[in-house]
Amino acid sequence: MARRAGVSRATVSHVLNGRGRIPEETRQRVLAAASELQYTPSPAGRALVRGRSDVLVIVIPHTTFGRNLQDLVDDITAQADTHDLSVVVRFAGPDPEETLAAVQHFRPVAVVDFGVLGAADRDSLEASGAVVIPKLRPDDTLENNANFTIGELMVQELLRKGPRRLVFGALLDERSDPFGPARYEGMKHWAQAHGLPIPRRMEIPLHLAGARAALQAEFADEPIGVACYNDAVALAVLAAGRDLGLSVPGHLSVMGVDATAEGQLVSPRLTTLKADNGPVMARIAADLTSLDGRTGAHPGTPERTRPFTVIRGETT
Amino acid sequence: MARRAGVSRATVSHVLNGRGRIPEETRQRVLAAASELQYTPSPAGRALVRGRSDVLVIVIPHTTFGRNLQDLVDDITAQADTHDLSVVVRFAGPDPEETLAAVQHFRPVAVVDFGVLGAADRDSLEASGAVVIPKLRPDDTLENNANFTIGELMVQELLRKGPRRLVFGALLDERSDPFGPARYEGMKHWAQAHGLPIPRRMEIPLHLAGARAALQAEFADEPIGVACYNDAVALAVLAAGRDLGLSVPGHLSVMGVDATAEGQLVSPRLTTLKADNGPVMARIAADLTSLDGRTGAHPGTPERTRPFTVIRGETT
DNA sequence: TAGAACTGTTGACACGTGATATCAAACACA
DNA sequence: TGTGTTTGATATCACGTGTCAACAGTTCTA
Repeated sequence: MARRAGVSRATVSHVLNGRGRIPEETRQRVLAAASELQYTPSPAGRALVRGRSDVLVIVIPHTTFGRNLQDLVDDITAQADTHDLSVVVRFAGPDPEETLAAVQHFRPVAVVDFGVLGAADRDSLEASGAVVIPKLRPDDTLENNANFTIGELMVQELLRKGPRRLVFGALLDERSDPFGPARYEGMKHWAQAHGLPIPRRMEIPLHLAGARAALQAEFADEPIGVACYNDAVALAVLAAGRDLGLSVPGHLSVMGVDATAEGQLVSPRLTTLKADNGPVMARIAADLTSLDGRTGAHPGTPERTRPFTVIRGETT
Repeated sequence: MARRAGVSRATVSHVLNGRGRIPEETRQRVLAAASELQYTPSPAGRALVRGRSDVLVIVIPHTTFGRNLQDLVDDITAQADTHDLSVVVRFAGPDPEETLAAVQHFRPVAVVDFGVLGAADRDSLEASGAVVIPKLRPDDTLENNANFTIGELMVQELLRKGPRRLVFGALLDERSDPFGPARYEGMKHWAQAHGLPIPRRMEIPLHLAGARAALQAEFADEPIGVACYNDAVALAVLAAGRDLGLSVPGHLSVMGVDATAEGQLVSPRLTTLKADNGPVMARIAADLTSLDGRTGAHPGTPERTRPFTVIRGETT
């Protein structure tokens, strides 16, 4: 308690929160005493009286935590520090209910969701006063979903050297798969719109034997193009194709997502899709700043463009 | 407030914390009312009166967050849920001071550190009443450090096919490198003990051009063995060697750490080191349970064995 | 000059919990 | 019956903060 600054408790609170009218002279005196005593307001006290903590929870899906997500988390952390929020990262567990409870436990002022929360979860959180980010926009339909677009783009790249049968290579491991379905939908949508047969879906484990078995079951002498969930799956498919003696991209063309360093370091170099985090961060940053003003107005509905870049390697 | 269970506020507290003597009948009545009203004690209230929150902070170094760390985090989260702790993951930022402040901000009951905290940070946290895990043991010397052992093991594997000049391949990216130095020390220690010249150190960026330049500067016709910081670096070195026309493992033998799926899916298959998380988790779990009893006694100083497995591929 | 308006500061309360001392009732014993 | 003991439940306080009404001092207005 820095009340020994020759001033009362309430005044300190006013200074630190900028509420009442305070002359510059006392303001400085309070700030000096505060920094001298290393005074920090107790989060517990604030949370108790305000009914809400100053915590921002980032909910990460129970999936592979790659470079992309990590960069996003770093950016959000830096951004949130600006707003005097303390960032908490929560990895979703296998039990969604428990995850929601863990998030609620913090009574957070905001929650950044990367695809964990269902509609009911969002409602529950917002009912308790938290802001769920990214905010839902009227045009957040499946067709506008970034992962849907990814599916469409991959198909086009795979068909670059002429028609071939398309397959989606899903990731098979113990974790969940929050993004795969939308990408597969994007593939199917594009194929259907262009009169192509609906692409099949195969599950690829991340080891040679399993991937080989999956690919062997799917391949039938005609060329196929495999759009993979990510670069790791693509590498597994390539390893399987190599083991089966298939030519790339003759019999087998493969494409990944993420543009990982590994994919660009192997031979043949992987064709992959690189997503620019810029727009996502811009949208989150906008929602974050609108948190201060407490204004519900959307800041001009920021750009909806999804700048994806095809990194063309030697596998398509 | 579930005080409308026909009973007073204090009684509820007694029931939920198991303090006073309470007859089974009222106990059940309170519990029934609590679950009916979905009553959950306010974390803020508890934290305020107890001076400490029920938070366990996991501090992750500002480095590549790979599969290993993710598994550990998942395990710790599950373990901590058992002890009624809420887990918070904090990614260390570029500024260590800010990271410490962010951790202190939670006034956590425990902190699990993966190599971020310095001695002063530990002291500061423990002074504020937090338990820092893993607890320091008397025999936690550099030579007993797991990363030190990794360095020693890699050297032995690289020399399997006869003597060659050794190099450490450090990771060069914008993040920090918490584990690399200890591994390099392990290498140097083993080499010195066996009368070999001190291994040099080169920094490898995760793209072909940079890796190629680094390797070209280091290679001088005699065979070399590169012990890499992790599998990604090893793949970069392999790509560089391929581009320079070096034979593997004739001119260039390479070894990684982590046993990532990617490393086992490429050709040539990577020789790498797989670390079993079991002992680390056992130690953390022991420290975690000793948290309940508040006993400072070490539970028998658990096994110090470091079960590392060499996954021998085609690069050594 | 009396009253009104404004400025700067403060006392008091509420938030929800854990701990402690207290209190009423029932019971044992002389 | 009177006294001490045990049992079960509660009133009260403290934790550290934000907010609000109130207050003393000063300046403005009629």
